[in-house]
Amino acid sequence: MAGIASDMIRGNTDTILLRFLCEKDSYGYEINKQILKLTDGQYGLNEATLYTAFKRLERAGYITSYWGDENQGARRRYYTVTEEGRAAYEANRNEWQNAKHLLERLIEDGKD
Amino acid sequence: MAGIASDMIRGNTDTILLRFLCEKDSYGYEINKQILKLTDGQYGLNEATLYTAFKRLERAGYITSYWGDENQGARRRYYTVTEEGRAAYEANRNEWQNAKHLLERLIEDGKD
DNA sequence: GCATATACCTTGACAGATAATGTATCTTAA
DNA sequence: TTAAGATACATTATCTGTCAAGGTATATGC
Repeated sequence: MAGIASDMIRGNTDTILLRFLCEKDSYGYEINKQILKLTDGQYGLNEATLYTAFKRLERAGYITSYWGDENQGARRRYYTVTEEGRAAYEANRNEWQNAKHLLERLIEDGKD
Repeated sequence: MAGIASDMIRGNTDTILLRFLCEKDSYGYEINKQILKLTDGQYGLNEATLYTAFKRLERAGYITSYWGDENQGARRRYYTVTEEGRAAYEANRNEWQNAKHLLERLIEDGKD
């Protein structure tokens, strides 16, 4: 939800999704639960944000999707990362690390 | 300019400005030059973003402003951080550190 | 006279995030 | 049996921060 730092995570949504899809095919609801677990419940994607991001990634050619063949429970749309998606993840991860160093200098080095 | 990581820095603009104003009164152009210097020219604020942020901070009560009495050169609008602004900076710095740790888990720990 | 640097400001447009709302299925407990 | 809750996906209208593009004005160097 909104809560902590959601504005600071903006711009990294796509990278986060790609990271999970690089491990294995998955679907929205599951990825979001993994995010919540990894952050001890401190952060989760808003559903609108989540599905908007999937569309953006699919349009960009970074992922493809297919319907799972659930015989019970709600239907699931699974996503697969493409080669371009893997490359984008690597590039984004490097960009994040660079941005992190910049922000550490700009924000943290201001301490007395 | 746009360039690297500008989307990832979004949401931290106010914190960055407060950080510099916590050190001393300053004005837009100077702060931006300091940012460019600190980041080895990798990052600088777009002017529209810069002045929008100042307005936002002033409206929030985090800074106040006054015209410098330059007898040569272009006029400068100086900004002073308020007590609330200092408190906001501390809070934002903590929020940034928290967000940083979350993103490290969400993005970086995905490496093989 | 003209380019360049300093310094501030406004406008319109855009992209990502979000709240609100809707659909549908399955499980669990009263 | 029926209501509540979890699962799961999707759309809409709205908000906010950013940015490109344009503008004003002064001083310095060639």
